[in-house]
Parts: sequence; structure tokens; C-alpha cells
Amino acid sequence: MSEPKSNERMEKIVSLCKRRGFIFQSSEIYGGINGFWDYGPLGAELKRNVKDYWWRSMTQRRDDVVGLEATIIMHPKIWEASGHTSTFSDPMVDCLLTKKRFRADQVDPQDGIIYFFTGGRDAATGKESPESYSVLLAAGKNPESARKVARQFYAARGVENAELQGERTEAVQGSTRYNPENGSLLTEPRPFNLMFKTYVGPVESEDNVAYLRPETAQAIFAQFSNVLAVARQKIPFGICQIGKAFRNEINPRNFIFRSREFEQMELEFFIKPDDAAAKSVNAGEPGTEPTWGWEQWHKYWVEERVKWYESIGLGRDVLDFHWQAKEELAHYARATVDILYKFPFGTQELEGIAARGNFDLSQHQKFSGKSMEYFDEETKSRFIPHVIEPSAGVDRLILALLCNAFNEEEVTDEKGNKETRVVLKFHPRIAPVKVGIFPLLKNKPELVKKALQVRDLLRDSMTVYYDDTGAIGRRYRRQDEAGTPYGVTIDFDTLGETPSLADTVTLRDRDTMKQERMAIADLLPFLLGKIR
RNA sequence: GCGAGCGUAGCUCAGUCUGGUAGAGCAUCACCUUGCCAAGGUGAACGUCGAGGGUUCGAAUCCCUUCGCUCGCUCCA
Repeated sequence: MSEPKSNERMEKIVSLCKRRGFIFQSSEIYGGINGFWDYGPLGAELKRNVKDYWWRSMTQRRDDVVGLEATIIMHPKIWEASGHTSTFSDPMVDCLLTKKRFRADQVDPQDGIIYFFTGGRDAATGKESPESYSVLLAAGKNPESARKVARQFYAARGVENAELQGERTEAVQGSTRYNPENGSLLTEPRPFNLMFKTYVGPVESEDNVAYLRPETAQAIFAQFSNVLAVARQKIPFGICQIGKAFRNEINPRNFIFRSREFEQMELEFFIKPDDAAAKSVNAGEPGTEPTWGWEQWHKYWVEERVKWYESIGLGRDVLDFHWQAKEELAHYARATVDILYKFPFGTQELEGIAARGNFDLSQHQKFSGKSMEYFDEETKSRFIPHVIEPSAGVDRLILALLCNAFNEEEVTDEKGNKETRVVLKFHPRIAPVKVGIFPLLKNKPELVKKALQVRDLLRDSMTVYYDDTGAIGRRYRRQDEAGTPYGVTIDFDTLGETPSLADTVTLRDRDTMKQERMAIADLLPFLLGKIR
């Protein structure tokens, strides 16, 4: 079985994250807090690189996307319009026998006879349970099967072979209080609100309830008109945002994969409805973007996003794709593609690319009373734009990058001993530290001086890590675990011991462990070429 | 939220059954030594044994509560 192995791999990754300062548990000195994680020195750099690169790719390098940075707490009506207030607080019920959980509104109504019991008692041991319980039995079925379920219920409470107390029956129609699978009574419906609630202002009253946003998308819709008015953009165009979002998850799992406070990178790309696009002047010429319908735009963004993942080292071989079936789609979506990564704990979603129709803008128009219509000069038509939404989770992407980079290699040293080299093979674009700078020996001031000069030469352009402690091999390995793609060593040849090699250094490649000599003057252009 | 397992140094773990006041390896830091892949030597620092309470002359060890982590179920609009 590969199951224990993958857990072992995950444990090694979690351990490395802590040991090297990528990720710590939040509030650890107080025992931690479930579902919250902090990024340490290397993790903070890694995350910043990922977000910066996304931002550059999505907006700075494009003409048709602009940015937004909105607040986390917004007007509570936003969540009514989006549907979060109702759908994010489904009452849940649990089966008292099997503990299986249902959404209260999804329990099928049933008819039949309810068998009530006031308790169970074991005549042999004298043990008893005074808990009342009931079972719903479909009409015409054997009453013994209801009693059997009840005896299981009392057995689970420590009363074996219970004699059932106080049996009585009652016919019902359309009850949703019983588990359709076994007839057992369910718990009372309990609300599960996944939005974090707070109060704006000092008084905690129902009038000033507010929520921490459960997604960043709604802020973009809410500010659509303002951005449209100032950005000098014509549809199709997009608004993107990076920011924190909060969900009071019932059960956070898998390290930082599902946490209660997390960060999203979202684009809302606004397009013409298909009928408006069809009226465009270039209609009939395939591939002319203003005429594209939603399906073409949806495919376009899936492809763009996959290329982006490839450009930071997550190739198609480690990704997977899931085109959601009609019945899986959320209420707002016409189509959704999930981009998944093959994590050690299973293949899980990194990003969802949804075609949302005009659901969100229509809802905000309805709830706010403000028009969300766009006037298209070209076709002289007025419409509420439709939207394609690529929405990625930053933290789960970080986890995917860590899992993908994590390698344990068998290496043989000069004495023939085998040992394990742990190396994080990050793409240089996102690696937290780009280059390590090492004087071969610390106790030779000329080497140290020269090394510090090289450090200063590179430091303005990238993250560098200067290290002069211990043996050179140890320093290389230390940077391997941090995922630093290059190591530069200043040796006696750099100082001119071999005149032809003066002012050259060795450049060590993390992945191949090979070294080449390079002139100091060539370092900066070479490294910039790799990390941009 | 339910069930099971786990929580001892930065990391990996021993010690818990059978109460007597905490250990190993690795890592870290300093100095010495260094000539390119975790070399060697000397020394140092690091734990109220997840937290709180109880039993006891005495608790890492027994009991209760709680928090956290892992797995299964559930949930993931």
C-alpha cells in the first residue's frame, strides 16, 4: 500500500517546514489554534514570490486586467446578495445511531410508524439508560426491525441486550426527523455558519453584525461600477485581487491545505453575453476575442492558468483536471474546471475556473438597486456582463509547491558511504532565496571581503544568503533544504591564485550539484535570466 | 461535530505498563582546525515532559478536564 508511505512523506514535509522556517503553527506557545498557520522567514519569501508573480502575470503584463484591494469586512448585504448568508449556514443533523451527518434540508420526508422508547435496561447486569429514543418504520414492515435498531442504540450506550422500556407508536407523514437509511432518530438541527461573525462598533447587537469575507470575489463585483468608471477598460476585461478570506471550517485538515484563514488570488474576467458577442463587427471570424462566447473564454482562461502553473514548476504531469458535471455545479455556475494537484494525501483542488454567467452582478443589482449594466458602444446594446472566474488558493498552492519540490536523494560520498540529501527543487522564480554566497574559508579575510562584495553586488536584485560558517559542503546542503537554486563560492582562484581565473567564482547548481566557473561580472545577468 | 491514535529539547524519538524529580542521535551557537558537497576537536545553550486540575510524602508516568496533531466518518456553498 502506498498510503502509509504518503503519510510518511507528508510528515517529512511538515517537519522540514518547521525545521527550516517555512511554516509554523499559529500561536504555538499557547498550544496552537486549529486551522491557523504562520509563515516563517523562508515561507514568507516563498509566498510573497508566488503572489508577486501572479500579480505581475495577471495584471502588470496584460492590458486587459486591473487590480483591486478591498476590505475584509464589508456591508452584510453583500453576503445576502451572494447567497452566503443562507447557503453558508445550513442547519445540520446527525444520526444518533451511526453519527452520520446530513444537511437538515436534504433529508427526504418519510411516512410510517414511529416507535418511541423511554429507555433500555439490561436485566442481566442491571445497567440501564434512561435516554428516550425513537425509530421510524415504513408502514407494513416488521416492528421487530424497529426494536432491533433501538437495541443497537442502547448497546452503543453500554446497555447490552436491552429490554426496551415504554414502547408506544404513532403514525406520521412527511417527517424529516429520521435517518432515511436506518430509521434512527436524528439530532435537533444545529446551525453551521461557516462565516466568521463580528460586530462593527462597540455594541454587540444584531443591527451591527458583520462577517469576515469568506471569499474575495464579492468585493470585485461590489466595486465593478467604480472600477469600470475609472479604468478606461472595455469589456472584455478583468479585475483581479489577492487577499485574505476566512471560513470557519468544521474540520481543518491536511496541514495548510484547508485552514480557517487563508489567502486567495482571484480574477473576475467580464465578458459579453453570447448574444451580444454575436453582434460584434468581427462576428463570424473565429478567434477574434471580442466575439468570443463564454465557452471560448472559459477554455482560454483554463489554458492561461495551466501555463502559469507550468511556469513555476507545476507541469501537466503533476496536475489533474476535473470538469464538474452538471449536478456538481454550484448554483451560480454554468461550468467549472478544477485544476488539481497530486498531493501525497490525495489529488486535491488548487484552483477552480468557473463560468458564473451574470449571477453575481445581477444579484448585486437586485439587492443594491444600483445598475450593473454595461453599454457596449460597438453593438449599441446594454447588458449585465457575464464573468469567468479563475480562483486560486495561495496557501494550498504553497503546499503543492513544497510537496512538488521535496526530494530525498541517495548520494554517495567520496568514502563510498550512502547518505540522503534532502533538497527542495523550487523553480528559481519562486525560490525564497535565489543564491547563497560562500567564502571558501572564513579565516581568510581576503576571501571574506571578496565574498561580501559579491553579496552586495547581487543583493539589490534578488534575495541572497551569505554564509561563512562550517565546511563548504555543509553550507551547500543547508541551502539545498531551503531550496536555494544557486550557490556561489569565492575561492583562492577568485583572488588571482591562478591569474587566468581571477575574479571568477564557482557557481553550484542545486539540482545537479555540478559546478562551473563564471566571471563575477556575468553573475547578475545570468541569475536574473533564471529568476525572472 | 463523532470515533480511534498521538503530544517528552529546534527535529526524530527512548523513558509511561511497574510513580522516586529527564535522556540519546541529529541540528544550533562559539572557538580551534579547514582547500568544494552534512569532515574532526573542545565547549555552550536548549525541556516548568502540550495546558489546567486531582490522587500521592513524591507524577513525564495514575485519574479527570481541556487544547493541539494524525487517521477514518462528516463537511468543504
